[in-house]
Amino acid sequence: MSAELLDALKSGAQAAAPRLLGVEVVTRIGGALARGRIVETEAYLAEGDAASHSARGPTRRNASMFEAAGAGYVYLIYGMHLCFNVVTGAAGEGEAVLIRALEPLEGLEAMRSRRGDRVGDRDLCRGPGRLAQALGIEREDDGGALLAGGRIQLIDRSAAPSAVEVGPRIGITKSAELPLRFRDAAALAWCS
DNA sequence: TATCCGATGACCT
DNA sequence: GGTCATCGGATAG
Repeated sequence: MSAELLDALKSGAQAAAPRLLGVEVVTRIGGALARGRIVETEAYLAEGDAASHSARGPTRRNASMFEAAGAGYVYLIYGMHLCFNVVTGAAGEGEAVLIRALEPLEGLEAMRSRRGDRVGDRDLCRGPGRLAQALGIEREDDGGALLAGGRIQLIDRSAAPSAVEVGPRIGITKSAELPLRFRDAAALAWCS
């Protein structure tokens, strides 16, 4: 990722979450390339955010959320689905941005081979569990920097949305009122 | 040991 | 469009 994007990640999840809209996620996993443009994110903060996995301090599960900005945080939810996050803030702080939806751009056949032959384009990466599956992300992708040449990369193409919709986060009960969900207003069809 | 917490897909209507 | 079943991880008791 660019130095400018990394600086934005270091500045914290609340600023990084809208900044990540338009950034591309590329995976090279299992011999297949898959690429999509981020259209929906949620910020999870280190302070005052009861819904954040970091709210009660480090555990084995959330350890990578306390790594330096630019690391990947992958966790299992509902005992079945994986969620992909980009760590933000300072090392040891415990902030991250959950990537909730992508507009699929490349490798749609690989995505469909992972998601199911009958899944339409719109449902390939709409939702955090779906996009992790479509990109081939696995539990081994938890932790470590998202390095160029690695399994997962972020590519900043300066494709920032012209308008951003801000609202409450989805599927949480604690701190549910905070306006920390961000969507590309011109790409709502790809959002969850 | 029990209870809470959450995303998705299948099935139904 | 609504309801339901699914399960690992964390915390409380």
